[in-house]
Amino acid sequence: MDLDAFFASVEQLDHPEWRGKPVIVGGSAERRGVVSTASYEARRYGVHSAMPSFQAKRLCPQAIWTHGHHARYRELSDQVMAILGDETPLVEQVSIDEAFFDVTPGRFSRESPIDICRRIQDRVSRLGITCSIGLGVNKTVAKIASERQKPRGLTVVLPGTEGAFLAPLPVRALSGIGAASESRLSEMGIRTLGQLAAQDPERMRRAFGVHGPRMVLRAAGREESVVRASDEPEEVKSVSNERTFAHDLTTREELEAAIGHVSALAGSRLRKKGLAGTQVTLKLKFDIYHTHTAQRQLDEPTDDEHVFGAVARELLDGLWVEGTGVRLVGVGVSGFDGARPRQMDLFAGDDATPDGAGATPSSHARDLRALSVATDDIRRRFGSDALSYGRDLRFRDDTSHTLPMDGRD
DNA sequence: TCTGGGGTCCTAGGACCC
DNA sequence: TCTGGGGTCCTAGGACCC
Repeated sequence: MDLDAFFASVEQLDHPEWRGKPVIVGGSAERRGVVSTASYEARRYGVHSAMPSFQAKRLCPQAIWTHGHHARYRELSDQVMAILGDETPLVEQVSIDEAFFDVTPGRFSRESPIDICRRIQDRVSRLGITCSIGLGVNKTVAKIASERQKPRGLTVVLPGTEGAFLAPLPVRALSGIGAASESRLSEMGIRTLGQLAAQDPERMRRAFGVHGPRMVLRAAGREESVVRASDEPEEVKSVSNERTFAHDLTTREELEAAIGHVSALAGSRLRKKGLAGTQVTLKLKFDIYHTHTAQRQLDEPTDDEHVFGAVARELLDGLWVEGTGVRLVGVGVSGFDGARPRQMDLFAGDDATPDGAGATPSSHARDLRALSVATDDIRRRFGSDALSYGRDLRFRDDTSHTLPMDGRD
């Protein structure tokens, strides 16, 4: 099941005056943004997801533009997932607007899968949004089927007809095949899933690694997939924040401020999730095609931006030469395995170990940790942009964007 | 005026260990 | 006499997804 133009549909649900009009959810053209979702009315002008906003604006200047309301999307998504869970016990949510569910005849119910899907669509429609559903013997077939007829489509691929259904479709229809694989396959003369299905798996393994043989099997509709119940959320492997600036940053001062800013966002999220990691990554994007990263391993896990932000600043020297323009700055923390968030020992003496490498944090480090926790609370109550370090305001970007929106902002 | 942000997974080379 | 093989960890980059 896939929700149709989800973010844009929610905006039209919440703003009746926007219904029937082109609506675009995404970043603004002036701030180097891209389209997140376009309503069907906007798609008629050629606007689609991931399109640069300046281009979308050119194609459809009259579109209504919004940055979106993620909490509201989450709320509706939860209601949709609750409907699925009510209809069948085995539901695997894969994103905010997509889920697999198992309605194998006779497994959980004697009812026809088609009837169950029709009822799901009715119930979702009553929330004020619509969904499309694909029915098939495995996830690959079902997902591709769900995209064939939109909006509010129900596409059924009967067992035994998978090969014929998939064969004429472009290889790009298979999730996992993106622009790069598509062009490499094209060089090999492979353009359709039918052609891909006919390949020698070993040849494909040499060309595409472990994905190769799997691709052939999936293209033939013969993959065996399992719908995994998503009761316990997948274990998080990394937490990062990044920001693209309306104008490139060029000075060390600006870059260090930007690192401080994204580090604080990441630190806040780490503490909220109860995670502390041992690996710090700094990411710089110089232009659309050139991104570089540098990582460093820490001696002990941290969730404090004062610790990993300082490391990120040190990593700057390996990536950046004075004067080069930087369009994006990102900081991430990973390496959570086995690492519990370090409990601060509030009673340890300051002189137990020298500052820096020791197991006992210095009083300064503890003060900074306390500061982080206090700012978390303020951001939680007043929003993530409510508070910043003066030091971090030095980049020329205007961080306090004005959203042309309603009360929820 | 000229392509986001949050992730996951895979590959590959080098250091290092036994 | 003159340099193996298997494994792990670290680092960097890239493809891909929504």
